[in-house]
Order: sequence, then C-alpha cells, then structure tokens
Amino acid sequence: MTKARVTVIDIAKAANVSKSTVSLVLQGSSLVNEATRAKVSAVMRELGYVYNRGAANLRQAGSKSRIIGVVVNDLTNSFFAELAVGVDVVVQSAGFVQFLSNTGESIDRQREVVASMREHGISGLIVSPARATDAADFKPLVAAGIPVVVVVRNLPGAKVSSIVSDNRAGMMSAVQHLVGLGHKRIAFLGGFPDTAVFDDRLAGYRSGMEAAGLSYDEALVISSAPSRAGGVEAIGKAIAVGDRPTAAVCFNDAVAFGVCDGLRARRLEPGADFAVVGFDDVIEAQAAVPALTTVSVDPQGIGRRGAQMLLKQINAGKAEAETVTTAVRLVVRESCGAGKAAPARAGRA
Amino acid sequence: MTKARVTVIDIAKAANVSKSTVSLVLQGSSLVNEATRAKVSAVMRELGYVYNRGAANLRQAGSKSRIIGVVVNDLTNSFFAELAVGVDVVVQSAGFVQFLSNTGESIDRQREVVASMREHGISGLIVSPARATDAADFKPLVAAGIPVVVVVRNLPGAKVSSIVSDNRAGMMSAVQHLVGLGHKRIAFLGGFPDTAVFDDRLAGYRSGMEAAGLSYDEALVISSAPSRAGGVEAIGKAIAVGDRPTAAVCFNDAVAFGVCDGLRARRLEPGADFAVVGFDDVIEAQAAVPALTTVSVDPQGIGRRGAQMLLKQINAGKAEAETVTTAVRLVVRESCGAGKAAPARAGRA
DNA sequence: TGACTTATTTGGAACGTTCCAAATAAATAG
DNA sequence: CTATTTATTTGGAACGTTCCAAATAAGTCA
Repeated sequence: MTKARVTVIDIAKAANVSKSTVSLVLQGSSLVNEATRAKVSAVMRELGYVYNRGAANLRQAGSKSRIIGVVVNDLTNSFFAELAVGVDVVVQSAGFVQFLSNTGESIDRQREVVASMREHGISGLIVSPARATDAADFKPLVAAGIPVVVVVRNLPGAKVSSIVSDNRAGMMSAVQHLVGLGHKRIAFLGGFPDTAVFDDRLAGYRSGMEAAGLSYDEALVISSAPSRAGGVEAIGKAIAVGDRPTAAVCFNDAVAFGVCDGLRARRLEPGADFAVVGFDDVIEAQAAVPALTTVSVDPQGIGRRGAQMLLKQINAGKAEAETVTTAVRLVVRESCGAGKAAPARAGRA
Repeated sequence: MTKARVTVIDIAKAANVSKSTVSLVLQGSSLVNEATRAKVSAVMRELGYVYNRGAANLRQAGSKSRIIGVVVNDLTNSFFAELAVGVDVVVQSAGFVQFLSNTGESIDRQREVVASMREHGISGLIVSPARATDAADFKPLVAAGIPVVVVVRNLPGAKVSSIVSDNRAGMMSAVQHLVGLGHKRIAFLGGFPDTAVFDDRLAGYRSGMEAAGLSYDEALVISSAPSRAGGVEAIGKAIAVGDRPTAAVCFNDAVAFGVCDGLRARRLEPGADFAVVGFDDVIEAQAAVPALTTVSVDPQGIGRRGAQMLLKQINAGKAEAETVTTAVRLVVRESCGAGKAAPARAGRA
C-alpha cells in the first residue's frame, strides 16, 4: 500500500475517465468539462497523487523541466548568499526550483556540478564563474539551447548573457570621495590581477585618480588574495612604501576588513588615521566598527535580475546574449573618516 | 544538427552494439567486454552524449534520482549559509545534487517548495523547518519512503530524524562562565518562546543558574524577536528592571549584537560595563568589536552530519528515525569581560 | 430527420532509459 | 565432436507522462 506510486492511470480508473483526460486537467486545459475536472481533481487529492515531472519532462522534449541551476563560488560569503536568495525569490515565484552548488573557486568542481545539473535537465543556468574559468566551458550548454547567465564576474569571449555591477564607476566614485576629503596618496589594495573584475575596478581607480589630477603610482597598487588575510598583507606592504598613502580603496569588503585589522595592529585607527573604503557592502559592513564606507552593489538585486533575465530567455526559447551592468552607489560610513563628525561630501549616497 | 538530443540509441548505432550494451557501459557494469566498453565510451565522447537522468529515473522506480532537497529559513543568515555549504560538500562528493530553497520563515512557501521538490523526485530532504511548522507536514514524505532529516530545530512528534545542537548544555556553560566571572544577576534575552529551541536554551539557562545556587528570576527572562532589533529591545527592558542585571546570555548572536548596540546607546560599554554572551558563533562574532563571547555550534558540521545521515538512510532504503544532538563549545572572546586582560576561567573552549 | 458544428473525450504512440529473459559466441570438458 | 559452462550481447517490455489524430456526445440548422 505504501509501495506503489499513484499514477495518472490510477486516477483515470478511479474517476472513470481516460489517462488523456487526467493529463488535460493536470495541464489546466480549457478543453475539459468543468464537472469532470472537479471530479478528477477530487480523486487526485483523495489518492494523494503527486505529479511526476520527470516523466512529463521526458515526453515534452524541450527544456520545460522548470529547473534552473545556480552555481556560486562561495556561499559562506554573504555576498553570494544574498545573490542566491535574490535568484531564489524570482525562481520560486515562477514555479521553478533551483539546484544550487558551491564551487569554492574550484574549476573542477564547477565542471562537475554543471555536468551533473545538465544530466538532470536544467532549463537554464546562472553562474558566477570560478576564477580562471575558460570562456569556452559553457559552449556546449548554449549549443544545446540552454540559456546561461553569467553574474558578478564576466567571461569575455563567451557568448552568454552577463550581468555585472558597474565596477569602474563604483571605484571611481570611491576615489573621488577620498579626494574630496583631502587625500592625495590613495592606494588600491587587494584582489587577484588575473580577473576581469580586478581590471575593471583598477581602471575605475585609475580614472578617479586621473580625473582628480593625481598621478597614478604603480607602487600604490598592491594585489593580494581577495580575503581578510589578503587585506592585512596588502596594508603591510602599503605602509612600507616610501611616500606612504593616507587612504586606500580596497578590492572588496573582505580586504577592507583585513586592512582595518592590519592598521590596528600597527596602532593606527582606521577612519581616524587612515581612510579605507571597501567594495560590495556585505551585511557586516554596516555593523563593523568602524562601520565600513563601501560601494554598495545589491547582490540580491543582481540575483533577481539575473534570474529574470534567464527566465525570459527560457520562455523566449532563444537566448539573445545580452549584457547589463547594474548601478552601484557609494555608502559613506565611518571608515573613511568622513564619519558623523564631518559629512562633508557624501558621495552620491 | 543542434536540434536532436543524442540518445543511447544513437550511440548504439554508431558503435555497432545494442542499446542494452550502451546502457551497461553507462552503469559501469563488469559484464561488458573491455574492448566494447572502450569503443562505446569513445563514441559517447565523440557525439557529445549527455546522460538523461530523468529517463533513467523513470525506469528505476525507486528513489535513485540522486537529488536531495535542502530547505532553510534564511540563507542570508550566515548560520544557514554555512549549513548549506556543509550539506553541499558531502552531497556533492556523493555525486548527488541539491535543490536549495529559502522559506524566509514562511510556512506556505515551505509547503510549496517541498511539494515542488517532491514532484521533481528528490530522494531525500534536509530541512530546517520554518517556525510553527506542523509535525505532520512531513508525514506524506516519509510515508512515500523519502527520508527526511530535520536540522537545527527539532519537530517534536514527527517521526523523522533530526540533528540539533546541544542547546541546553551550551547555554548552561555560558551561564557558568559568567558566574565564574562573578556575575549574580544574569538575564536571558531574546528569542520567541514558542519554539523548541527557545525552550531548550532557556532550560539550560535555568539549570546553570540553579547549579550555581542563584535564583531563577522570571523578570530576567525577556523574549523578543531573535534579531538584532529584538536585542536592542530586550536590553532596554532588562536595564529597566529593579535589581538590574550585570550580564546576559542571549538567544543567539544576532540578539547579542543588538544588545551591544543597545548598551552603547546607553553609554555602557559591552564587555566592560555589562557582560554579554551570544549563541551560534556566526562568522561576524569574531570580527565584531568587542569580539563576541558565544557558544559555537559549527553549522557547517551540522550540515555535513545531516547530509551524511540522509545519504545513509537513502542508501539503506529504509529510514530509521534517529536523533543526534551535536556538541557545542563556549568560545570566550571579549564581550563577556573576560577578555585578554582576565582569561580567568575560559569555559571549556 | 439528417447533415453539420462544436464541445469533450480517448486510445495509442512516443520520450530515453533500465531491466529481464533469452540468445549468441567462445571456451572448456568429456 | 557434442555437451556444458562462461562470457558477452541483445531484443522487447516497462516506467509515467504528453501529444496527436480520431472518436464520441451534444447541439444547431434547414
């Protein structure tokens, strides 16, 4: 009794109709008479029928699985967690369900999970690619007609849609804010130089400096792992340069926190003795002491947006690769020294 | 050319064998000759074959879908994000893939996503139930032979496996630590009283107090939302009681952070003027100022453990409901006042 | 009433796999 | 050389849906 699955045929028998009719009501077809629909529905409820999407999906060839895949690099990073939630809300309310996997920046794992998801018949994929992902890696997917949306990091050369934040503009406004506070020696700290995101943010930094008439000094660009540990490492080097900087824009918030740690270890108070601004605006940024001035990128918004884009492509059947860059805004808190005391020029927050 | 799916039959034709043989190599059967296996594999690679798990799953009745569902209440809470990662790593390395959904404490959403996952044929479910989840809600699942593992919050009455942290012992050790620091008036702050977790933690608090020969004073138990905002609210009330407490154990870290905020708003320095200890040990706990003394529960460990338990049950075919409570440990940092200065009694950290 | 619509229902035949029983090929034994 | 294992391979027949063409029921019109 607890063994056999209840199938559409069981329903058909119990309701004195054909399997086809049952199928029709399952799909909410308008062809079926209201009375029969009611009866069939009743029987379904009574017998505890559960739809077998796998079987259905087998028949209707196309990508109607209503499953989308989501692949991120690091779920424990609240940035990606928020992103996943953003995806989840739109995916869920569209009646889809999501596979979610974590690659931990491992390109092998990424390959594996994507392959696995594909075997399971995802009808679309949202991915924040692991570092050093080959643009060709998603070729087979799109060739098979499975739309792919790349988020956060773009994949130059890949013919897929992508949605990234405006890294350039964001970093530029961070620099301008610091300039407005009177800083002239501003460092760029953290991040791996082999990524597109790094390039964009660095470009923003450079533009910001040049726009302010300040020289771009390579000695002030210090890359490191994009982590807290990387941050302390970077600030250590920064402080050692001859004409010591008085402020820094950081690759991301994790680096910025590390920079604060490193400053304190040297008896310098972030905000007061050295201005630091981050990038991402993770939730901790607000709660930290000092609260971190940072460029807010609304990861949840990116998630929502990416999901919408993906669903649109899934429904459209064909995927026009489109690229959107989302706006960012500087949110001024305490770590830049502008604090409550001197709300001098509050960026465009 | 980019239209038709490559099927097992195409492979069979191209390799001059029968579909059955191809199926055999797919399953890594030892029946098939090494030479043919090689040839078939080669052809598969060449034609870009992708396994259709849906079809396979249709045939092999049982729950061999290699999909498990994961449902959490709040992914943006790093506690749950870590938990999900823990699940992910074991699930992934077992060759499974996970549906992950967020309920945001909505019981309707929970119902929906679980139903959806079931339609998709999950072979098991890990769920941190939304508040006020009915124990009977998962009855149909287990009746259908789908193992369910409840994590973090237990569901008294439901005949499912569960894995929760030792809330009672954790809170007790927190209290004992404060007692050891000389506190006598210790409050219990935050949390909704209608949950099993609340009951357990409160019981631990009570035992701790009584074990120390201190009276249990109901006026010192102040519930609130288990959030930062709830924390500031709770500390407000706590400070207003006649014989004002000098320390507090909090329902969770979020509440503890709120309590710190509330203290500062009243010109009291957490750690120095009032001792506060949290519960969970979220990542921010370490980085906060003052660093939070808290009970560490290793959410990632719970995730891993829960996943292992689930996989075991899936493989076993039958699900013995088992309950495990995982050990917790107090990690002493600064917010309790024991700080660097006085490492007096460091709990069992 | 008979012919023609319109509304509803219905048997197969797919879909891509796995499983079973049975066929074939090769090897060994008598 | 036939009988018997042993090693491989192989045709269907499932699995639970959806789709199609076609059947039936019920009106409608002369």
